[in-house]
Amino acid sequence: MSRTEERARPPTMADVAHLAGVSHQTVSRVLSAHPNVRASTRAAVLQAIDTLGYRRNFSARALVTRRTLTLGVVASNPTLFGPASTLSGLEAAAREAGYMVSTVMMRRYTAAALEDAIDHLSNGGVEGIVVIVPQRETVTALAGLRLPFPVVTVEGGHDLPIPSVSVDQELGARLVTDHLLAAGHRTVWHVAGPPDWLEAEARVRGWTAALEEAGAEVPPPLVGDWTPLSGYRAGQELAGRVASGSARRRSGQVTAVFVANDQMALGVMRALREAGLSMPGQVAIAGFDDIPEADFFTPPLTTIRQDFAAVGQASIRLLVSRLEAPATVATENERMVIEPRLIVRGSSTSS
Amino acid sequence: MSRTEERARPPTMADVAHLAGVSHQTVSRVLSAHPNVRASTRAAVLQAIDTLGYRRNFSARALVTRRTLTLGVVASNPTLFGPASTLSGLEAAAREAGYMVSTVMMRRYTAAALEDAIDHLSNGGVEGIVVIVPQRETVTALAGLRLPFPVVTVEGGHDLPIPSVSVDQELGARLVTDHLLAAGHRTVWHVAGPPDWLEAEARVRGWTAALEEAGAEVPPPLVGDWTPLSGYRAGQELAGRVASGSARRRSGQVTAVFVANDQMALGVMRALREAGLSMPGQVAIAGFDDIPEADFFTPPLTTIRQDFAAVGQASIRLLVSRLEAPATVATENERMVIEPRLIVRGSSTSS
DNA sequence: GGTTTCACTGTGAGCGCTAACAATTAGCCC
DNA sequence: GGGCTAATTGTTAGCGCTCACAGTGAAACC
Repeated sequence: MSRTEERARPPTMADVAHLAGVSHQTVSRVLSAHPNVRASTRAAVLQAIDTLGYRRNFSARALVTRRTLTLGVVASNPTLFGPASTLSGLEAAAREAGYMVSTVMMRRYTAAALEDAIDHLSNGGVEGIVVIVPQRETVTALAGLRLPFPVVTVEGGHDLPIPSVSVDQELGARLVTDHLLAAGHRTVWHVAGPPDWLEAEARVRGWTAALEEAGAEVPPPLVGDWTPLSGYRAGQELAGRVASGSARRRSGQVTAVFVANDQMALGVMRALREAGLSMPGQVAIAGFDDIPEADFFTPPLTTIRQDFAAVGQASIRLLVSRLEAPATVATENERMVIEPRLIVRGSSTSS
Repeated sequence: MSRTEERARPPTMADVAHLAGVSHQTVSRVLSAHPNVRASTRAAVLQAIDTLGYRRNFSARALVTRRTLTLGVVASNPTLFGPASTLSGLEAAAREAGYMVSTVMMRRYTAAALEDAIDHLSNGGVEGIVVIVPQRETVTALAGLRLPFPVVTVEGGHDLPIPSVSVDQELGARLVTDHLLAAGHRTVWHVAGPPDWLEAEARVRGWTAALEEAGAEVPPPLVGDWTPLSGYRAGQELAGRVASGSARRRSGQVTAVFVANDQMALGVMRALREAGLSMPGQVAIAGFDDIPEADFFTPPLTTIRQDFAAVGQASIRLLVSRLEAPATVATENERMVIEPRLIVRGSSTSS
């Protein structure tokens, strides 16, 4: 390490070969675990690798093999429980399959931002991407792009000619709604997520369908933006519609609320409590997501649990199968649907 | 796209050059925004690029420039608010600086797992890494590694000869503790995070110091693992030590609790409520992190807010400065400390 | 013993790009 | 119009690796 020389170049395969007294190709064979290398040769090479601290050059390898073994992920706000969990599941599955994961987080959900994100990943040499941007605008923008690598969407709906993985949001909403109806409520109110989110929309659909099938009235849904604050505001609104004094359950009155995510449910609960209402006595509540906190709300929140690890695994499987399939095999546009699960807690049942 | 041919190879710079009637070098110049290219030539090249849908080959570029423009991040459980937010801040700052981010999430916090993670990133050609693994074991393991690229730690403490960024946890703990003491409490109890986490330890230190400086008794801290459940258990323990009946504040009795994170605080609050205790009337509570839910707990939680975006930015700045500094400039081991902020809410004040 | 067959190792080319330099053209001055 | 400079373009040589193929020697077979 002389003072004048540039940052020392890392050793190359040729350096290793020289030190071990073999050809660079033999070094390559050792590193690729090729069977036909004499044990003593292999040992010498490994020894040389060790003393030199040699590592294969990623770029050179990628150039000749045409594989970067890197997948891109376009994610959204990772402080929401769902996206964060999915991201984690994706990464685990990718690593398992031998791929790196490069992530881009979108802050605004516009078509332009999506293109920027994909462009950035594309410049980074990813072989394919998973897009978790479950807003209508970004999804349609994605459908309009012609990309030179495979794409898989998560929670992007199944209407697009793109392989997709999603949790059956509609089913989840039905499960909750049916659960509340079964508990004897005349109908179930709903605090929805932001209307441009497909998941929010699907939950509304499931809730509506469940009510209609049960012959229950469908009250107008309130709308939030996933945040506790928006839930709180919706809760104040709802509190005004709870039967006061007599427990007579008249039409138009709130006795049960399905909130589209747990964070908003927390806000709703707070507003109801401030209004002096008891839960589940006067109003039963249920959420969606099963965040770690949900079991410790007061009362513990009935909710829907989604298997995000499974979502991540499925997406990677879909993507990797496209990357590794021979070009001759036409891979159809698979759709994978993960079933959610109802978690019943004290917010919906008096027991 | 004939049926027999392999997956069509993407066009190369030579293809573009041929179509535009120039040399490949001119194409390169256009793409690198070199000034000395005639406008008409540039237009022709751009036209050819467009019709061919050409994109520069990442690997070939990286091979010759010796730059992958990719940073690695070793992160931990991203469903915790802090890590997720930091990751987000890192990614934003990296993109701003023109770098990709490859992420590896650790699931177990052992030295071996850390080495695996770093190895994986290293194989992916990262130019440097940010390690957010704030456990003692992983931090010491990291210190023992001799890596061929720059490393920056986040929340890894400042004892290591490694550039580091962290929030002043000790200060945060002092702020909370002082706040509670100022409210008239004789002393403040503590529910700590897992002992192998440096942050947990620093918060204990800050809490202890604040108490000692105020001449207050230092009660034995309870220990949790960041989860609401562990907080709940600690809360049950604490509930048994709250003065019952008379409000006399005797020594050894609990009137104020500083919980090392908001999730555990939620558990504590639930346990206290189940024990029929009022907050902040009988017991004042404060947390740490300021998760989005904290303002909607019952009562709203006094807590410490950390500027994770700033942490992310600082780490990237530190790392990138090392990558882009000429080798001759000796970059000292900088330490950056971000100051946290006390957020006072209803859980600690009766107003 | 000569041929055949392996197991093992080496040689050469080239992946697609950028950097350095060479070559050409155009612009400008007197 | 010659000669100079500056602008523009082309040529060549790798970056460090893997692939395809060509060797080499020793064991195996008749």
